[in-house]
Amino acid sequence: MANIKEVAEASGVSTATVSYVLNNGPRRVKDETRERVFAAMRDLNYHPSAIARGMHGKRVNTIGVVALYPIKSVFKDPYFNSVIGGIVDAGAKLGQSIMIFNGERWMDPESAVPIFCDGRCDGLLMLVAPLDDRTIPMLKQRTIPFVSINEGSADPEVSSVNILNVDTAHRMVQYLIERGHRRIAHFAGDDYYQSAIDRVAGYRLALEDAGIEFDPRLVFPGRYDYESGYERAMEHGAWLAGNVTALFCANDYVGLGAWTALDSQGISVPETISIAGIDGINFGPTQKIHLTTMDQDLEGLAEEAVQVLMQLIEDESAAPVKVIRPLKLREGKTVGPPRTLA
Amino acid sequence: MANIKEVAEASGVSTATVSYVLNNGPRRVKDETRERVFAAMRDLNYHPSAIARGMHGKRVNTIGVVALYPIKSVFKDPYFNSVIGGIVDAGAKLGQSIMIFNGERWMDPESAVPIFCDGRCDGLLMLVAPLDDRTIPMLKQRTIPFVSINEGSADPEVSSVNILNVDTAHRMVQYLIERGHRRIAHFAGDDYYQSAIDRVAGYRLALEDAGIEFDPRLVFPGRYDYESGYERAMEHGAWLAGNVTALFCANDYVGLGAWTALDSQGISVPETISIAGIDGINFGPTQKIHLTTMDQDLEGLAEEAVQVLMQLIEDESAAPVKVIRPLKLREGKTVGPPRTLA
DNA sequence: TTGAAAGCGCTAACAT
DNA sequence: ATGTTAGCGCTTTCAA
Repeated sequence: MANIKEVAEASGVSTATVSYVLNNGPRRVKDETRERVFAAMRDLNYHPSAIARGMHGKRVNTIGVVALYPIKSVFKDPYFNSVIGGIVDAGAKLGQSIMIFNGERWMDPESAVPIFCDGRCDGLLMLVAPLDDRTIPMLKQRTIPFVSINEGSADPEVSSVNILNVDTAHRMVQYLIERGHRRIAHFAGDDYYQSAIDRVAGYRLALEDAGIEFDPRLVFPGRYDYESGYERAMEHGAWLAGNVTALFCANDYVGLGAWTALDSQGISVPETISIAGIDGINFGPTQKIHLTTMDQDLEGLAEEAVQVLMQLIEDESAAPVKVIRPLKLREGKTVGPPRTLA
Repeated sequence: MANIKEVAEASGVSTATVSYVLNNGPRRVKDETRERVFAAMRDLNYHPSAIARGMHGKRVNTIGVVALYPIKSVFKDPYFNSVIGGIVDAGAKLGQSIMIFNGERWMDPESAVPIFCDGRCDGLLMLVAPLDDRTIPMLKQRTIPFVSINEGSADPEVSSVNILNVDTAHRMVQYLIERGHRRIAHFAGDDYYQSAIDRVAGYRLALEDAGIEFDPRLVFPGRYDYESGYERAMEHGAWLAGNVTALFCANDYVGLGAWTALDSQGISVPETISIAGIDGINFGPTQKIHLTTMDQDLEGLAEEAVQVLMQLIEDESAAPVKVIRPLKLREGKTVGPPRTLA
């Protein structure tokens, strides 16, 4: 592989000139010289080494995605699929390649953070729950730009792109209440995630606002996945059919599981039980239901996170950014008026 | 961030010694000295720069995954999900981070290949269809190790991990014939992929072997996705119900779409029409059917591809490797005996 | 067992 | 408008 020196010799200029041609600045180069350099680059089939550029603290045009969720396969989770797809798309458009850190190997911040920061990435997108008290100081110390996605940090110096979980759950449950429901169960997410805790809080708040007494028996602890919704709905289907008119699920994936389980037990949705979720996941062609949900446009979220990160990368002294993403209630076919409870 | 020089000064040795301690060889370092160096590294919170190591042609411990399929979102495709998940898992275990190249930006080999090869990756996993005549010579010229996954190249110098598509389709159709089927339709994949063409060939061969005349009207051109299966089965459902007893789909995703469409038209599977696919996709909890399929263990495929690539990376002079992966027929619930055709 | 120093391929400050 | 050269943080040859 040809290097910059060979190109310089072949075109009869200095390496500096080649470098300036390469970077299109900041020094001006005479058109004629520039052409000669380009010709030499073509002839020698020259392409600059990303590594050597990185040596000067220049950007390597790579964004790291640190995906550490307590789930088996991040790549089979529809939430992650949407987010990572959005990141890769948005990154590609900006000429950034995406580096993925996922797996046991990267779980321990002591050993992993130095690698995230060893020069291979210009910045990091943190899809980490929880973004613990060890990771943040380590990242800061290494002065690598990073953006936390949907796992808020109270630290004012941490840039993040987030939704308001309490408010989102509140709105969804309020909608159910407006449709006439008063006995509403909640399938909660893994309380490993702050968001899951917040969504329970929002659920509770909405009930209180409406003067409906909170009944702890109606909150079913679980996880943020299909199986969680499915299993819980299989186990408690009959009881739910007798005791509630609506089921608010921590996210759409849980909702899909619950819907499938209720359906398989002959419990009709929404006639017997209404279901609502959060996320606005498009389960793709395999989806047979249209869940009523709070849509958070995950591709848009990903794109915005990439943009925020690029700003931080380009301007070292940029102030931290805290983005709150809006959500839109999207009516599907899983919420109807409540039936009369016995 | 501390560098090697500071560590050397702090521990009163030369940078060479620090380097040898860091790499645990090849030079021996006295235990006491080593300890002193380690202590200094800890004190200064030192971690070596991956970039600077890369400058010496040393490995950067990164595997590039070039995923260029003519589909909208690679991250929503179950085949790709399994493969990429397997790659990331296998890579993480070996301390490799994974860099993803996906999107329009990387489609043109002229502009993309130099970037794949600019030092940011030690080797490449090519999930590219077709691995065209321009890409391979460019990769070779840059002497970067790469492995083609499931898109064979006749080039004997190209390492690959593959399945035998003709044979796989042949076996699946032969199985249907053994179960008594003689009128078997085929929903073909995108003939952009050699594998799709090969599967049609295998289908045809199996018929010929059994003395069943090939009927071109029974081959429905399409793509490797759910919609393709769904749309075709919606459009031709009635005709199929009247004219064939089995449907061999180019892959499981197509099969799932076809099943869904037939089911929605009240055409029962397998009573009226049997369905078979290829891939062994586990559609996860959302799957309501168990497709009869040729299982190719995609996670295993991914792991093997990573291993082959690591060999090529570690030993520059290693001979090209051509792995043929076995497939296992897996009986699901979608194939039964043929009904009597009118 | 260790140190000194050359270089990897670039960038950019300093010259001209 | 262009050339010279000192680094960036490492690895490794040559010397001791």
